Amino acid sequence: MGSSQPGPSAVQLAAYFGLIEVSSLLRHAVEQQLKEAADLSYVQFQLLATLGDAPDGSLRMTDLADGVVYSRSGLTYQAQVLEKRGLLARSTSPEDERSVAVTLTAEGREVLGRVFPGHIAILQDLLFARLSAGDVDALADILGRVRDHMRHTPPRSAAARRRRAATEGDAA
Amino acid sequence: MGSSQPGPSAVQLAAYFGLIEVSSLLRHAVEQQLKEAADLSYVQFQLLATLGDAPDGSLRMTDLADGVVYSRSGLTYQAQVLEKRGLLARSTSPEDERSVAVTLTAEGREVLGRVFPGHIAILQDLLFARLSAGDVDALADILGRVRDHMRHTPPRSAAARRRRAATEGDAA
DNA sequence: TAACAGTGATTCGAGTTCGAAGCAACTGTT
DNA sequence: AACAGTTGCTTCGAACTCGAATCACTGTTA
Repeated sequence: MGSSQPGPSAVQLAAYFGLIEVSSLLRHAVEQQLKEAADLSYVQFQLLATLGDAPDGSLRMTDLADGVVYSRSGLTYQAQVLEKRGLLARSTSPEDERSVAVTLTAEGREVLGRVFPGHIAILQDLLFARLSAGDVDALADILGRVRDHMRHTPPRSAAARRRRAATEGDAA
Repeated sequence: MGSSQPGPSAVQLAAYFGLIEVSSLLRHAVEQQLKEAADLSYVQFQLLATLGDAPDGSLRMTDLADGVVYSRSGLTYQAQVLEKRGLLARSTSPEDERSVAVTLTAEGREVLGRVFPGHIAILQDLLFARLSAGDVDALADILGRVRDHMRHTPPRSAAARRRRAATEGDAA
């Protein structure tokens, strides 16, 4: 099996590397700003922002975790941290005793508001500074499509296969 | 200061969220594959791949860390791990006793080769599946420009300002 | 050549992350 | 009603990450 696969084109690699690199650099820059402005990590901000976006500022743990692409256990940890800081509140749902609703507090909203301007400034400086309106349109369109595709494409990993197989009686 | 700033446009937000979400999802998917195929984490793969890309398969620690957007101390840790596994070798440069050259071993190259096909398959399935050639071109072009801009734009964070100020005698 | 800042890397502690295992509540069955 | 299976969340241990402090070498300046 030497060089049988055609492999990705140079442009594909450039797109892939660009994606990884840009998101890494952006994340680092944003993380800096968040830490200074309100001593928040990037995930913490994502959690608060996701809650802020929710219709009533409240979400179930699982949905919140899915929203930010984050592990359940990691979310439990951060939810505790943020609850201790008074930025969000947790309450078990009356309908389903298992599920925990996470809600943004007034202070959480306040912090979010305090952090936002700087956050947006970084985006402008770093991400959008050299892009035309058309570029931004294209980015949003393309990445939106990719995201939808990814969200609707279940992982075909062995772990997933194993999990699926276990419920079907397949062992090989 | 209620709603004085115009704020980012909806398209800008979509582009930003798309970027973050796609890179997160992609990273998770890839991480799965890497763990199964060769028990590698994503950073470990990035390190090996970056080395594999270097002309002689060798780089200084700092350059390697910059290449993958990673902390120095984190790199030291992973370099130790990967060295113990025999995937790379470290040797102090004869010219500069401080600097450490990291080199991909034959086994490192072998592992890289073993992991690559699956890696590429994921990219095809998840990232490129629904994109036209034009989409990929646009992505590569836009993200390439953004990356260059980010690489050439020093962070304007307070930390950087503090660091800079310290060398200039500014304290306010 | 002795002080000095600058640079490359490591060590250390504290905080964070994940997956596996566990617990509790819900949803079908039968 | 009792059972197995599922789902939602938390706990736990181990691995990972980062920044600050540190060590060691290099270059510069007096």
